[in-house]
Amino acid sequence: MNETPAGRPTLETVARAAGASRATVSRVVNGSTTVRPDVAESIRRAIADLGYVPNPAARSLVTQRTDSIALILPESATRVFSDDAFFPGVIRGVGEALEKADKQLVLLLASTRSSHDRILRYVHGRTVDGVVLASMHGADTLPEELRAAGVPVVTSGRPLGEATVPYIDVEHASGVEAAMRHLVGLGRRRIATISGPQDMVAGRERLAGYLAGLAALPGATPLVEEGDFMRQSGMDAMERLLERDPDIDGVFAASDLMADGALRTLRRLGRRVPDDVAVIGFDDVEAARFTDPPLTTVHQPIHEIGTRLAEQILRLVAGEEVEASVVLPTHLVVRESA
Amino acid sequence: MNETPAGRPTLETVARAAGASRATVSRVVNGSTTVRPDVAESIRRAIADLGYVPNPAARSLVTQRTDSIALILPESATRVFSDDAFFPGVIRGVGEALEKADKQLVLLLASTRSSHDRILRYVHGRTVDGVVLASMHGADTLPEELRAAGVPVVTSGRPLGEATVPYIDVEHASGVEAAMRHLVGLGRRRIATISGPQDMVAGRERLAGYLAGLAALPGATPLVEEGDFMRQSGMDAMERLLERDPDIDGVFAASDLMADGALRTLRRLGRRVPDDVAVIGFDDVEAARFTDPPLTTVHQPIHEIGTRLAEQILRLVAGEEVEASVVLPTHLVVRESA
DNA sequence: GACATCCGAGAGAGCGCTCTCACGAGTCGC
DNA sequence: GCGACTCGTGAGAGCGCTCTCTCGGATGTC
Repeated sequence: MNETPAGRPTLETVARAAGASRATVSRVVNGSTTVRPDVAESIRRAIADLGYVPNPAARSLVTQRTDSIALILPESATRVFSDDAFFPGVIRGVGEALEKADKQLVLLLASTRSSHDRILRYVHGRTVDGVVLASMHGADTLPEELRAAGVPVVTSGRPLGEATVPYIDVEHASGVEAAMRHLVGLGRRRIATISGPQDMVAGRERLAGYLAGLAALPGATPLVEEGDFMRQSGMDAMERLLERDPDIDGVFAASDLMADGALRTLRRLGRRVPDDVAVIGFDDVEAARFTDPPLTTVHQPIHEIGTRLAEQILRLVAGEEVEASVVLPTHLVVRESA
Repeated sequence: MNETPAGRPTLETVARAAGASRATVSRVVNGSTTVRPDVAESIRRAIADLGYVPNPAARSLVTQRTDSIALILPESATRVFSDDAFFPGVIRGVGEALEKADKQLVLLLASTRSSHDRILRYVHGRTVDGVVLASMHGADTLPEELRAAGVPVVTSGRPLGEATVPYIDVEHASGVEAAMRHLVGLGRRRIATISGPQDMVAGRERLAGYLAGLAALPGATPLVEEGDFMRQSGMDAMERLLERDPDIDGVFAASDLMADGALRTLRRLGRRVPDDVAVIGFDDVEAARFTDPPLTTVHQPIHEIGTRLAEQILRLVAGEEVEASVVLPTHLVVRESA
């Protein structure tokens, strides 16, 4: 005589209640079509009555799947986390897409030095089916190590150097070139840039876009100060630029935050925007609509980057082929700063 | 004759390589002290050689633990996600603390209508050992349902009504009262407030703080417009306030974002801050230092809220007792807007 | 020197599930 | 009417781990 089920119901419990076998219950749970309708129905009723929920640990022990995906945010990402809308946006995009696919999102914040090893251990343990790497680092070895570990990986942003894993990125350079054309079209001739860090592809390509755009101005010389994508660095860089050339009449900043910083410095130093100096940013975060004046900026589809990342990793996990890269378009959003 | 291990090494593989039994290897992996040093050493070497990593699914199948904690961000949270530094800050805090405890962070973004059921199913499946609920909703039934499911739960922010689960919150009212004293001390007499949504405790308590602070001004009547914590609502509310009373000389806004909105409206309508109107916000997010003028605001320890949440849930999961509530202090940060 | 004690290590069961394989009963063809 | 199928179902192995129980040998006690 079997005692009443004490804890959570198992397949066995349900099977007994429905007068079927464990195997058949499993079939119903997993949506097999080869079960006689009336049997399936009584099993479903038993499942509902008992409040049965499959034990994911037991399931993944045999299936070798976990139905969860890791999203790794490296140190540099978490540093700017609190002031930048990029990563929250990506998280949302990834999260939504994974939810639709009924996968779990495991967040790995690589904030400390020991994180690297911890992540590798974690991934080696196969607690996740795949990894989305929001890597902005330059020579980060993580993508390659993860690939070597045999885990499906997709990264956000093309890595510096050879890309060894599929990635999602945006058209940095062409977006910036559109911004430069806009400035030139506005009659600006002394156009400077506040670039991003040059150990990130985003930083490099946006600078490349600036240089390419400058080519439309015969005889113009590049005027570059580097920032770190954050607001304060934009304020400082703008000050240095004006010291180097007080006659600057146009600025492209490689992030909205830096553009906002530039706006503040310009205002403080008595320059009118856009009359004296036209300013264009990059990102089109929410706050860009609220700068003073509202920021003209290069829009990148942050949310879509997230959903695309999820889409690609899901396909890889499912064993499908995937494009080596997906590059999403950017476009200029004209507001009042230029 | 046993064939060479094909896939990932298991305990068995390691045991054979080290000439020990599965049980002993397990002991070493789990740090048991009852293994003879030399045996332990050779096992550790075998583990390193083979690159053995325990299979978490197999482990949790028997231990009934998963070593992961869910962080649930409800719809309202994800909506403001992209522009508010609160949730990213909490995520970071929780993430860091969990990392230290070697637990995983599973992010559940409750963005869609079906999320409620999905979350319950998920939690019933015991894929996580505990749940941190960043609930800001009013009559959200989730905390109670989770508790009923027998899962340890901690929420961020006291729920409206009876608190059925432990929570972490901050001293909303007393912080606001300090802000009000500051305004009164500045000689302000017509003090208005832009309140938060009244279906959230944070919204209500900050309003209560305003009303309490106003009591120091004999004969003063409350002047309240409600916002939704976002910037645009602050802009609109400020406009309505000035229509109702053009002589307002002080404003407390229940969030920094709304305070920033108020600042913009005031500037647009030709009011000088703080000369004509003094403005105080709440949150002390990064951006508060960059408003124009820099925002005087009530600081709340966002990061600490996260770490405390993690701390409490870890204790609950470990079977320890926990305070029914932890209320963290707030304090006024005086900058230039008041 | 005989017996109790203790400690390190192995054998084995079992966590809850999936999946292959086998089997019995019906269906069809000739 | 008999062999060949098909189809729904059950039995049973086994995923990789932990943990209890047991046991052999070393140590201690008188």
